[in-house]
Amino acid sequence: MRIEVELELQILRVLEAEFGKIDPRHVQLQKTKPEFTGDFTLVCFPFTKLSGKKPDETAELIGAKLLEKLPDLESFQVVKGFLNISLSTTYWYRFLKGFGVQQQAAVGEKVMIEYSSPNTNKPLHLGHVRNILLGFSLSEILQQAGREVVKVNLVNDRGIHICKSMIAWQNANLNETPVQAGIKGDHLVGKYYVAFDKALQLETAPLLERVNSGDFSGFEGKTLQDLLGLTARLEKVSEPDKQKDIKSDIKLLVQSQTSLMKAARDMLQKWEAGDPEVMALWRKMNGWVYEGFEQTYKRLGVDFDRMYYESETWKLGREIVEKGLSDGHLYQKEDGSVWIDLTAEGLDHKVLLRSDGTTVYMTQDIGTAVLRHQQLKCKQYIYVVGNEQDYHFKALAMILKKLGYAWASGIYHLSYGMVDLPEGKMKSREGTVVDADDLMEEVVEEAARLSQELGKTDEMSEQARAELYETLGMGALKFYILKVDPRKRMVFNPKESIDLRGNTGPFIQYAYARICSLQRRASGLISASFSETLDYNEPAHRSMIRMLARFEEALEQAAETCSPALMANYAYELAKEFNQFYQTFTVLKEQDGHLAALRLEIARKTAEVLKQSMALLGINMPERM
RNA sequence: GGUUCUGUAGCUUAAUUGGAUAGAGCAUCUGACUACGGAUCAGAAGGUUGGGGGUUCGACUCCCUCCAGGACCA
Repeated sequence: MRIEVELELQILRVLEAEFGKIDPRHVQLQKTKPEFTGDFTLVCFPFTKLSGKKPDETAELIGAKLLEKLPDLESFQVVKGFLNISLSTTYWYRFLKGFGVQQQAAVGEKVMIEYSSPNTNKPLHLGHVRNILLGFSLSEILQQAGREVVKVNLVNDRGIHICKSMIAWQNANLNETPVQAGIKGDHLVGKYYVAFDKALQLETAPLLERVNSGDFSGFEGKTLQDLLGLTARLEKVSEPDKQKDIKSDIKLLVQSQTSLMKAARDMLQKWEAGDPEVMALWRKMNGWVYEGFEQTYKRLGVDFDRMYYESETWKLGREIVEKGLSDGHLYQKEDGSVWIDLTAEGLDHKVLLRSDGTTVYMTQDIGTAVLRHQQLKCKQYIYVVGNEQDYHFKALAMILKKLGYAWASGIYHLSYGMVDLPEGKMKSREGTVVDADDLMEEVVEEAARLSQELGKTDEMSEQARAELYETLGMGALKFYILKVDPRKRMVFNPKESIDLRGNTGPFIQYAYARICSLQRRASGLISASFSETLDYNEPAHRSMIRMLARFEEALEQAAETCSPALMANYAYELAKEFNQFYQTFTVLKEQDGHLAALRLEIARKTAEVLKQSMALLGINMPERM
């Protein structure tokens, strides 16, 4: 158990003996600010009512009682209403001696984490990178905190977007494969997706021009009616924003009537009908994409326990919705579409099946969720998905509950903020999307360049150097992304992301490498062991030991709040404090052998904790750099 | 129009979930290698925590309101 928690319990007991029943939440122990002496601080304001005394006197009273009852407590000081307590030298000696990183006892909780969740029509980009790093890191953290974790990927492998790539590939008529083209599979498919879009714009432009000049020939039926309606509205509206909206509606409508879009829709229908030729092409192109993704995942250092594919779950979703309809949880409109009423829960009505019987995203997600629960029986289902889908996940959980699935209360949407560039949002239209593979390559190249400038790695073998640059570049990138609170939108500055100094991955890696170096030198030199009688009251030494003690706290909080950022911040603080310590005190030249042994031990444990903390972020540590 | 998230130094961010004088990094300026790795350390400067009101011993944190930006739902 964390030492604070243990102490809180002990203090609670003492206080209850004194004052009678008290609210455990009032016993708040925090670490003492560095400008005061003490290890922990008890905030005494909540007890002034019970004691009937002023804050200072209350703190004195409590301090005296604690000193009397708790053997580990050595002294206390009162500053205003704050009681700063110091634990004994023996206590800290015992702590350091017994301290080590170990996986926490299993709490018997199974947790699923879904992350990555890509579409198969495009390669992964910077946004996915944040998603993937968060998901993987959170998995590691929860596992370390004693949960059984199932890492899951849900691949969106069906739908109109994949058909677009397929159509463009067919139309090009080159029979191009990744091997022939010398391009990663996911990039090749992405290339055709872009080609489709280009061709679509080309086909749309003249049509749109005709429509804008009032020529509606070639359109008929409902489309024609809608077009006329929109055009009429456009003339009435004067606000630029609304005009823009209407114009984009018109464009979409015109686009939907192009031969290319018709071809894509035809292909989707054939796919749903299981047409062998279409299925074969679909399998082939998706296969390329998976090979490409696999490489990207591998370089990112992440993996999955289980893959889910929407092509395998969407039908189940439809069955569940149909059953929900016959059970009376859902209702059907005249046009045949199926809806759920969520107005009682503060949302509105959601469509679950379109009038033509096709499914929507929500339907598929219902199917996937139910299937997973059948297979995994988790207590918690964490979806790592961007905050643009907040509404979607709120609705998903509600719908599942309405359909009678009690386990849906275990659904948790880890809603992370979008990644922006210094110039603004990433936009595929404007070609500002940062590709994941390119990004990793650049970051590693930059790490190599900076390392070579420093010239410290000249002695290493070529292979060792390549590995090192990979470790440093990826470490910089991952840390840069993970140190930010997941919920917040973040700005990704490519230049800063590969910084080696300050609050960065390489800063921590450097601290670790130096300790490794110290240990290599110390072996054989320092043979004494540190003892109980040393000066543990020296503030810097004690502060380092306390810092190590905070590892568990950081881990627990990171797990509870699903925030790897807390782990990253802790690792940085630990490294920073160690650097200060290491600059001030010598180890190898220390005359007192026992003291040298103590410092060496602090260094060793620091390295252990740093390595583990960074591992929880998916970051490797180099022994030399 | 409705719902929701965000706003902290020039920039990127932290604050033990309501606690002490809001803490770091980058950039800027000044210092430290005849000590274990200078990818480091010490120091300076930089803040009305978007504005206003409220709740209380105490507010970056909770409530109300306005401003700005993002997202989603029609």
